[in-house]
Amino acid sequence: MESSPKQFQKRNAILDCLRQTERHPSAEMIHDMLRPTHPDISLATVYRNLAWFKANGMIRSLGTVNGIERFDANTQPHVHFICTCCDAVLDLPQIEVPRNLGDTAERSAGCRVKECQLTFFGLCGSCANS
Amino acid sequence: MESSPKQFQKRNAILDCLRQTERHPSAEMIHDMLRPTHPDISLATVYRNLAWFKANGMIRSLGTVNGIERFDANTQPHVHFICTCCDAVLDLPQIEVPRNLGDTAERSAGCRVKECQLTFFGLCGSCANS
DNA sequence: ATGACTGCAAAGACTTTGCATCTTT
DNA sequence: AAAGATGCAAAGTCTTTGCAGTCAT
Repeated sequence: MESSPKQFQKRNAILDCLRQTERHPSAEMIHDMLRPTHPDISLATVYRNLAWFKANGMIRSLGTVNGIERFDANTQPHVHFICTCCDAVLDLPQIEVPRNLGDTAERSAGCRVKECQLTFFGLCGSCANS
Repeated sequence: MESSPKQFQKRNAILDCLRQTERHPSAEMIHDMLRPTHPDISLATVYRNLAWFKANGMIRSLGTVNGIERFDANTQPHVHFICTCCDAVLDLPQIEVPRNLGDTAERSAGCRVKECQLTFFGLCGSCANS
């Protein structure tokens, strides 16, 4: 078990939660997932820590799905699939993020590219069969 | 000049505005751009019509930049660059959206892909030189 | 008359922030 | 004592909605 000082229990729980799930959760999803083990955790704490992790490069935001920000503990570039029906977010590790395109982008737009994000949209397996 | 019936003046103005700009504007940006010629246009009307155009496939949303939804009159798939400093959104027409990857995605995730979005993030020309 | 578009203000949804409290050093 | 983390409630921001008024058929 974890024996982190009480001061960091919530923060650690939030990061662990994000690392152990495949759901690419929102703040509220994390809050819901943590309530069984941390009944008194506040949604504000989840938001605050997610912002802190993000600012420190420990997690990454996928952007918003239906107006709700979704997070990913995997900070390595990878491709996502988003179900437009149930808002599920899946990793697509089989697909490579095109690497060389960044240079082309820099040359053609006169900009400095730091990252690139490739996302597919459609219906996930369950939603396609309904 | 346009001689649309009064009933559709605002709606047409919003679509024209979006078609004539390269800024990939938000609802509020459109509202600001239209106020000189339509001093009484309401932000609610902009939001309502953008939702309507989107639902009818006439425009497309890029997703949110800093929590604000941005729109594009170009519904053809194309690549975007987003400046993380000034929130500018640029088209990258020189870069091709990878086409065959959708099939790979479908096979690997058991999903039905409808579209794909490739976006680069970084600093635009002006922001890089500041 | 009926249906459609709009402005205004109110409501809604998601996120951030202020403040008091508690913990660690 | 000082710095940091948290809960709670309030505030903030972007977006949607209800309603009355106007326009077109």
